[in-house]
Amino acid sequence: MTASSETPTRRELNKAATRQSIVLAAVDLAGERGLGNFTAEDIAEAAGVSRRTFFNYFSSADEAIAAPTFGFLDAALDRFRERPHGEPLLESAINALLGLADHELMAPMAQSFIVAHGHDPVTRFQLQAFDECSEKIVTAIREREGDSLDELYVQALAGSVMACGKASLHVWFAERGGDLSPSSIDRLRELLMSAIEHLKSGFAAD
Amino acid sequence: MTASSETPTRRELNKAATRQSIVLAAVDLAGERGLGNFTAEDIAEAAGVSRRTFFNYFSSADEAIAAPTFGFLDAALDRFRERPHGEPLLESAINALLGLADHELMAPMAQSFIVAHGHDPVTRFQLQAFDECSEKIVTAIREREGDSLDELYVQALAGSVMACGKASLHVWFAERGGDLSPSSIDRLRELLMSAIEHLKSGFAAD
DNA sequence: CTCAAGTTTGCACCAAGTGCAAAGTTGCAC
DNA sequence: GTGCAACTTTGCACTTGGTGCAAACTTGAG
Repeated sequence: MTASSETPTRRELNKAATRQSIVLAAVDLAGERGLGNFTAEDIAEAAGVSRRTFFNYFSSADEAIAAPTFGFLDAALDRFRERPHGEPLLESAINALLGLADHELMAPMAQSFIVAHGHDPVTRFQLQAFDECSEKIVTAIREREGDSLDELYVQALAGSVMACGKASLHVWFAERGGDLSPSSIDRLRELLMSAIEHLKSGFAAD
Repeated sequence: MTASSETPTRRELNKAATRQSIVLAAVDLAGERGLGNFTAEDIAEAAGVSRRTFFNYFSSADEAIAAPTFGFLDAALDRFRERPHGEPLLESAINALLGLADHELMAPMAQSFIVAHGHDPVTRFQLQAFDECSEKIVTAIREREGDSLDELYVQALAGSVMACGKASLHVWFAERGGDLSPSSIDRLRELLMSAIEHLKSGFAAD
């Protein structure tokens, strides 16, 4: 019997802690030395595990550095799932996104984003994170609305919502450079709402 | 003086031919043996170049296999740029996409897509291709409309259009498995138009 | 023909990534 | 607790990936 969410067993706690320390070590190293100026072995050493164990958790340094983006988007999905089922889809989307614009949740992702900026291999993993999230949203919508909706409609909707989230993050990073102060996070909220409004209005001429 | 588009020089022709033969060899090998069951050296050999030359063109086998997706999306961008500047943006988008739904243009991309299906490393490159195209569309929109438009609006729009294109391709591949017959391509056109219609209507309840 | 600039190749090297088996932990039943 | 089964970490060996470098080769221009 594996009780993962109920009572995390010692094994699970250890694994999570190891994973966490690897990611931390990876992002820190990237911040200190710059991406590409350290090896997987360096990360393993900094995290206090063997090289081999590092590769048990991640298939590359780049994947470890991008891990916070996956975590962030998993949280996004959870928020979406928690929205009441009667709510219109785009309302659920915007409410989920607004709940995410929160210091604690964003900090690791923001650091990983800053560190990765302009470095293709890590960026590719981040794009994968967005894409996987989009697929999971499709599944979540199906669970919620049944099979009544057209597949194309659902996929295009999920993809567009993710694109709006991504655009908001981009603009926000460009404006604020990942500043996590309350006023900066308010600005991100504003951007998110505005992007979804554009989407809702079918991008009617600005 | 480098005359690239005017009178391709011998050097340029050679480079393009080499590149082409590498991509072909890579996609063929992936089709025959399955992704991951061959090495960069195998590709080089099949393409008739040295291993070192292979790495002069691509930084990995996965990148070579994803190359047709980049080519396809570059063509997409060109179509978009050619649209008359007075046309509403979403009209330009749909017209550019419809022009792309063409056998000759799609064939290499379709093959690369089929071969890559479900293999993360190649998929990541393909996602990068979509993302880069989205960025280039942002630039193209700016060239066309000047700086009057809001940055968030432009990025969200470009990203959403790409998401609709991606969703259409996904649904089409799921339905038709990459069949390139005229009727199948007509179906893709239909999906593309329908996806952009959803976008235009702000995803009003189906 | 000749020279400068660009391209391919071989070689050497280090880092990435993986299979395997031995050693170390944890969970569970008694 | 004791012991056993299941899981995790580690070290080791080995192939492939990916890059710097210099020598050989090809192309463009005068």
